[in-house]
Amino acid sequence: MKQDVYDILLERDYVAQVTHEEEVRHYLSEEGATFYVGFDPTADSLHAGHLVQIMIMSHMQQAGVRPIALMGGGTGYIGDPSGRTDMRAVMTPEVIEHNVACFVKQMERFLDFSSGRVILDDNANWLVPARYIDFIREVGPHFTVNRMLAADCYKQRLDAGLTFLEFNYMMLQAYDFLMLFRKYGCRLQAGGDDQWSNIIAGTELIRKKEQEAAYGLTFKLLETADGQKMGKTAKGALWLDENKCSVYDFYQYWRNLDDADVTKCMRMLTFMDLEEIGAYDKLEGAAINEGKVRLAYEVTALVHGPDKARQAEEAARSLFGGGGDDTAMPSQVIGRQELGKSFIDLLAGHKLVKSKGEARRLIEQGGLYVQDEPVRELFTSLTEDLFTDGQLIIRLGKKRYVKLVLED
RNA sequence: GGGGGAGUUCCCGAGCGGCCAAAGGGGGCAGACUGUAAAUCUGUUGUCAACGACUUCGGUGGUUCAAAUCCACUCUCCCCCA
Repeated sequence: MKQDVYDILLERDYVAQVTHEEEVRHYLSEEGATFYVGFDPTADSLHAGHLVQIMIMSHMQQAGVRPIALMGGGTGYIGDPSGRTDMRAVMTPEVIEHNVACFVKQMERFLDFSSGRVILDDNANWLVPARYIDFIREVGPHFTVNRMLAADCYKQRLDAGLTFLEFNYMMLQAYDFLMLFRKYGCRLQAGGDDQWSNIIAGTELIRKKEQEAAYGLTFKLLETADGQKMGKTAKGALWLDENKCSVYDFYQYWRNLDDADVTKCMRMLTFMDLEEIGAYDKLEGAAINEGKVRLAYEVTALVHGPDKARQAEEAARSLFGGGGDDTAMPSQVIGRQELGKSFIDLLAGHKLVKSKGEARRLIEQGGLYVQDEPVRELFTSLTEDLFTDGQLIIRLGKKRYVKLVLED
């Protein structure tokens, strides 16, 4: 007898709010149970913030619950006002299509898409052909404006200004749920905790239109110990696409996590055994560092595969410890004609720093290292004898390594 | 349509004729301390051929020896009334 999925979700501390705890638990154990999670195809890659929902989908699928990944191709034209203070850029159909394809590729590592085991749909399928009058007449009577305004996601926007376009978002998302119920018998919607208002709007709509039960569940958003959205880096989101964020950098993000977040991430972002995670929970002080090594490997392996995760781990080990290889380290090809240039020009030229001024500052402050020695002379230049086997590892700051590869 | 207010460097936010590349905070970066953590401390944070030069304060055009600061026009946003 398999363990109840709902218990798994609880144990791993995913659940934030549920509409009907017992009913949901029961529903998930039923044959043919189906649930959906929405994705906004606003970028051509998923990012760390999506990992939670993907993990949940994966847990569910393993327990025999059928996940629907609903792409917000239609709502993408509007933009969810929840949790943002500005309107979102409108997307073209081509872009959305491309983005969806990218999402699916990344999700395939977590989910078995074969023979309809995951349903992929796009709300553009019903929202785009929908006619305004028909839609308003079907959905409109079930929503009161005063209730909608009371919803948290809108309340926050009342002083900043909320356009009518965005105001429709809740109804559209509720309508999505209704459509998925009709199309696939889907009775559960899961989403981030910021989706609560939109989700319950959907469950109520189904109840009113179909006199059928529908449930909602929100999961905790991944936040860092100090309340920031997790997966944010200086450059923006922590992308799952290795072209947008190298495997090494991805690995390093988890490797450098705050102590307080380690076991939480183990629970939510890996399939590690709970007992084992419990053991890490008991660690204190420097020992927690070991947990980060484990976590970084596990998460990277899930996203990029064990081989690349191993490489990133080895690279990190060799740089910070000694031994191992550096194949996963970000590298930069240097043309022969660049020999003799100053490091200032070189770093700025290859966009390793934003400007020559920044490069200059880096050196002035003793933050540029060549062969592990700080560069003391401001105008030191790159010479061929610094390379060994056509390679030279330089370091920017404490832990940013770049491998310079000399062109043949 | 009428009335009022605002647009400043990555963000928030001071400045309201020269002492302004522009206070303060946040964030970023570097250094110290550490455990590739957090906290803390220090420095730094427009660009460049760098003790100087050049370009920035929504846009354009003026006034002035001198403008982020004054004037005109203009664009955008917000608030109140209709």
